Amino acid sequence: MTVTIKDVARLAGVSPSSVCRALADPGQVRPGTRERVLAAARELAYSPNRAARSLSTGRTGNIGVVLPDMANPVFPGIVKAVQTQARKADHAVFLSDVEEDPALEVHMIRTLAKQVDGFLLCSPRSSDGHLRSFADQTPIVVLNRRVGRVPSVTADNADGMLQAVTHLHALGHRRLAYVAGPRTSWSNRERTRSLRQAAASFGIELVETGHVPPELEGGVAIADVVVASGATAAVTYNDLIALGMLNRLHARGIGVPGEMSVVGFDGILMSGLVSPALTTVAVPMEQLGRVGVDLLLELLAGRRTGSIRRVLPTRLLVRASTGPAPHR
Amino acid sequence: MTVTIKDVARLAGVSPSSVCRALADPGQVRPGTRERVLAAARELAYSPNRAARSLSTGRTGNIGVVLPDMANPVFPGIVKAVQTQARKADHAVFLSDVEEDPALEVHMIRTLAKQVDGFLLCSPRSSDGHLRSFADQTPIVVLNRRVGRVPSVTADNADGMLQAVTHLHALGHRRLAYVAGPRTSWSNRERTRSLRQAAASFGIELVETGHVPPELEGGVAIADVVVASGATAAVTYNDLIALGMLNRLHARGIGVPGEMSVVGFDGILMSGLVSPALTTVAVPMEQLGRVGVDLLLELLAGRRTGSIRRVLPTRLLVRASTGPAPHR
DNA sequence: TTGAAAGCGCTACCAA
DNA sequence: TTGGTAGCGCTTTCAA
Repeated sequence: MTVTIKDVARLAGVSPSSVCRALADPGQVRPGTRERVLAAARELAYSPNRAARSLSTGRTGNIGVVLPDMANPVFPGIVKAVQTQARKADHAVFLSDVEEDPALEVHMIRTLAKQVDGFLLCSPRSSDGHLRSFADQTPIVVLNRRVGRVPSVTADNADGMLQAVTHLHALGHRRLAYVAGPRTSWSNRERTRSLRQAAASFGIELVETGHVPPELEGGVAIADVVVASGATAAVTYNDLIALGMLNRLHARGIGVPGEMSVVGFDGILMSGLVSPALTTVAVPMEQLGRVGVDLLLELLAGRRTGSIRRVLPTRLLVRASTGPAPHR
Repeated sequence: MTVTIKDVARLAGVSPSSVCRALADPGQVRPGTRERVLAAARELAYSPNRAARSLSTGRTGNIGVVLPDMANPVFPGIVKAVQTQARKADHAVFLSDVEEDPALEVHMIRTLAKQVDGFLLCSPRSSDGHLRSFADQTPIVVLNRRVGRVPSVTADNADGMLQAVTHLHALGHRRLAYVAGPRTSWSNRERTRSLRQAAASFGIELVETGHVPPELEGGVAIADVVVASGATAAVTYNDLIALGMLNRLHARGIGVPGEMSVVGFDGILMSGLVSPALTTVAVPMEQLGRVGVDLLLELLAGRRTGSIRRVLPTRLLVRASTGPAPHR
């Protein structure tokens, strides 16, 4: 049924070792032999068993990608870039959606660990301690989080928030609401911190409305609270929340940006298609993914070691959901 | 560094074989022994090497998911459901985005084949011949396509199109444009066929504007052609194309649904958030994924054999992008 | 109930 | 340049 290296060897009239060399190390074998091996391999449609190979070499040719929620459009964007980049390096991708659950995240990392050469952890939700201990045992690149000396690729959340607040301040907003995302999210902590700092530096009053799930429903649920807060503008943890808010505001007949300005974060495709289109801080998702895998692959190849931190720029996309603060 | 079954055996004072049994077959080993083995395993944080296991058992515990484009929101939806379902059965997921490229699809299936127990091929783009030959060698469930006797899960495209046309006919539309998707897409062929049939049965004139990539840009690019066709309503291969069209129509100041009605297909989340919201034929994506894996897992467990075809219902979501046909 | 041994497919070392 | 051999971690006979 399944064709092995032995079958190829027999057909080519050489030993399995030679087949192995001919396939791996074209230099170490006489041209004529290589021809015959390659011909035999092609004829039998031989494709090596990478799992078996990994037993001897210790390298699987796989990378593990772990993320909190495929339903959040930022992650497909990242995954897509990762796939493309990984394939170029002839690596396959194990994907695990851990449903925003830190315990599940830890579990999946453990079970996948032996089958991958390294991990790309996207916005991981588990503790610093866990992540550090994983990083001690296997190559890891973390996306959207910084933890100890673990190599990471992040977006410049602070600058993004600063751009957003500068924009809102210029429009006359002096009372701002922030709708936070998951407590387990490092990005949320970063964004919260940066927003507080930016608001303070502009003398803007900040109302924090509490944490919601990073989904449309989260935004729908918190919209009324934001309205009641007396803020003239809201910044949300991410675009999904902002879009949910827009929906609810529209349903209540509250004008955007006439009565309330809304700023999202991430710059997902959808944010530009709704109307009013959402002003948002764009994070270069594809680039995050691409840079992340590249870094991981370098780590695996031993061409890099130790701690690397890459921070990618964010930029504010000003669209129709923000406008001058209403007079009160 | 890495802890193997031998380490556990040594610590528990038994042979590797016993460790194996204690872990796999709790019945075949004396309770006391099992206790010691489990304790040792826990102490060493032992986690079996599934790749090694697969060498002896012939089963990997992995399933391969292959899809044409992560950027199309239908696929993250499917993948998410697949992940959840696969995890329940303790299976991990290999993911491959083949970028709408049939040749790449074939290549990835070949290279992944040895590392998975079976495949879930989502909207595969390669030829019937290839798919049949893969299905002969390894368990496969195909989503959004029917090919030979290969087990499949599809949506009821025909009924969806019939619902759409019935709706448009009731609104007075008598000249309809269809914007087709990829030629390589079975769903596109199905939808085209069904639409022709439905239109004919209602005596509606159908203008086919040609194929576009199943992306926003495809819709943007074809919008002007649709307008020039003199149709009063357009049905598109999928929601992304429809959303792209809405964008372009809006930019040109063409009223929707006043001057042109638009119907999409798939029912992606985004379709409900734009304005006007998109009338679309909803495909139960999560269910597709769930049913697909379940079927595959049954196949793997040998609890099912032969050809199974599941067809899931679609339903028309009537929203703001469709209205009465303009008088001409 | 347990251990020894063989073998899954592949690679890598050592001789020849 | 080539073949034989050992071994990667695990499972699965086969005996004891």
